Amino acid sequence: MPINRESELVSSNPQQSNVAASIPRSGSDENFIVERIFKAVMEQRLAPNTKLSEARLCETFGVGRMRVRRALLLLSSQGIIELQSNRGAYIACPDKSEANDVFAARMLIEPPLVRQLAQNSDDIDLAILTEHIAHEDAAREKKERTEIIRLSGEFHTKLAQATGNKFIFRMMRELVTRTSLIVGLFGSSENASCPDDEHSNILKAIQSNNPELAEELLISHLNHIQSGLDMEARQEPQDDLAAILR
Amino acid sequence: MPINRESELVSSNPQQSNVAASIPRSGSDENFIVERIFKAVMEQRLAPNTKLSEARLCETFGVGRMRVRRALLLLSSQGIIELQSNRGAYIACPDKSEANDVFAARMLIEPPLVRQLAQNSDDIDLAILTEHIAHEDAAREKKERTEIIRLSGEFHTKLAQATGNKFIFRMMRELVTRTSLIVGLFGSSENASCPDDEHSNILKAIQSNNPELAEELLISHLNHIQSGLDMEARQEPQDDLAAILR
DNA sequence: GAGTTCATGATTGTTAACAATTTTTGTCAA
DNA sequence: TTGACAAAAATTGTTAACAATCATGAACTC
Repeated sequence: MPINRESELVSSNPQQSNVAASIPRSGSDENFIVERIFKAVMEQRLAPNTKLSEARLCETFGVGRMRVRRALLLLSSQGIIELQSNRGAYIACPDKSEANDVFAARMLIEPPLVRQLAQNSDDIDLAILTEHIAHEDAAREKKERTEIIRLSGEFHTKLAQATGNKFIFRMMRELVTRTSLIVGLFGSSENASCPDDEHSNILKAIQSNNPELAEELLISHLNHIQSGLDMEARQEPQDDLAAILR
Repeated sequence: MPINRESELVSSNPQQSNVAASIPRSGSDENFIVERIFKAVMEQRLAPNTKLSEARLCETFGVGRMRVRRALLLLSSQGIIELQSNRGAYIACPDKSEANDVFAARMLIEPPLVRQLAQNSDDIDLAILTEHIAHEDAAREKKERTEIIRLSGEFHTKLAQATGNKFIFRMMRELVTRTSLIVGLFGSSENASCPDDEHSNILKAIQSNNPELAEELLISHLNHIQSGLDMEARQEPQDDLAAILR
């Protein structure tokens, strides 16, 4: 039962964790914080209901309070955290009804999405997807749990990315992130969120210009994920103390 | 050629425009600003590329700079405005490629959406939609331009709302807002964004449990909107001075 | 007159101190 | 021990001053 410490937030990128300004970060900077927390959620290292205190984030990322607050606002607008007035920021904790909504939304969008990809598979860049499958296999080989979880979700966002449509990409990204939270909360067994070779089969169907098969495989794939959840016996979310383990 | 003054931002709600704290606003407060600017964009009163200076917004809404900056950050995360570093906030100015992406995304989502609505039309609340159609007719009757424009877009978000799925709702809301910007930029003639009775026909198809017809009507409706645009001869966006008319 | 340079003013970005609220801790009484 | 109450600490929300950057316009050169 892996318990997370907030310090893991900066673990994956060794440099710039201690000395903040060693490398002049590109981009508008609070995106750096957003991406880190986003990734931690995707890898289920930050459990729902975990409190993210401003002070802690400041020292974790070596950044002023303003940056942290901006990042928190952005994260809350994406539904990844919840801002409670005068109480702080907490990792979002979807309930049963929200979980159903997420899967309903994915059922609405993803089937037509892969269908479209399979129809135009000549025009789009499938190299990224084949490469991704390889990464997934490698991670499974090495039994890197967090990596497997993250890549499993990322496959779906990369499907959206393959359309080259940034709106579709952003929608899927949000839904996939939510799914990650949900799987962490309601996932009954320790199985990685996606069965072994379903991604690979979907990709093959796309490559071989078979829209019907691709769509069918994706639908059953989503159903597998959803049926792997135990909506009733919900894992009680860890609260601040248990999660941070101080 | 209606030119907008920023003061119109607060025109629709007479109270609380001058005296800021006369009524203790509910909600987390910067949402108030977000909604106002959002609405102004939907009604095409704020043209693309219009600059929103912090000082101006502060006095317009009678709010401190912090609130304004938070609101601007939220708006930029929704793609409604663009934050340029050290230069300020500007109403987003979609280009041709983005416009195509928006319509492609809508073509992906909305057909299955109305199909689903028509399939389950017994379970969902259609009263809101019929009521909305009545509003649209009334606005057309009175020739209230901004009202017509806003309601035209809102019909589509209310379709999404009818699913009761907040993710689908948020996605559609973003796409519809974008569409409003696009129609303002590329709309060639003065025609309101949606032809007269197409909304009504779509709703009838949904009510009569006819998924195929509903889907077909919606597709041709989207095509009508898109073909009413002149993608090449783009209206040059008004800059700050011309738009604000000070 | 066109173009460049530089100073000025206006605007945005950042920081730090202060205020308001919540959470914790300690104390006392039942 | 449990509960209620109050003081203290910690945390978040807000404001205002300061720093940095960009836009404007005047003076100057060619």
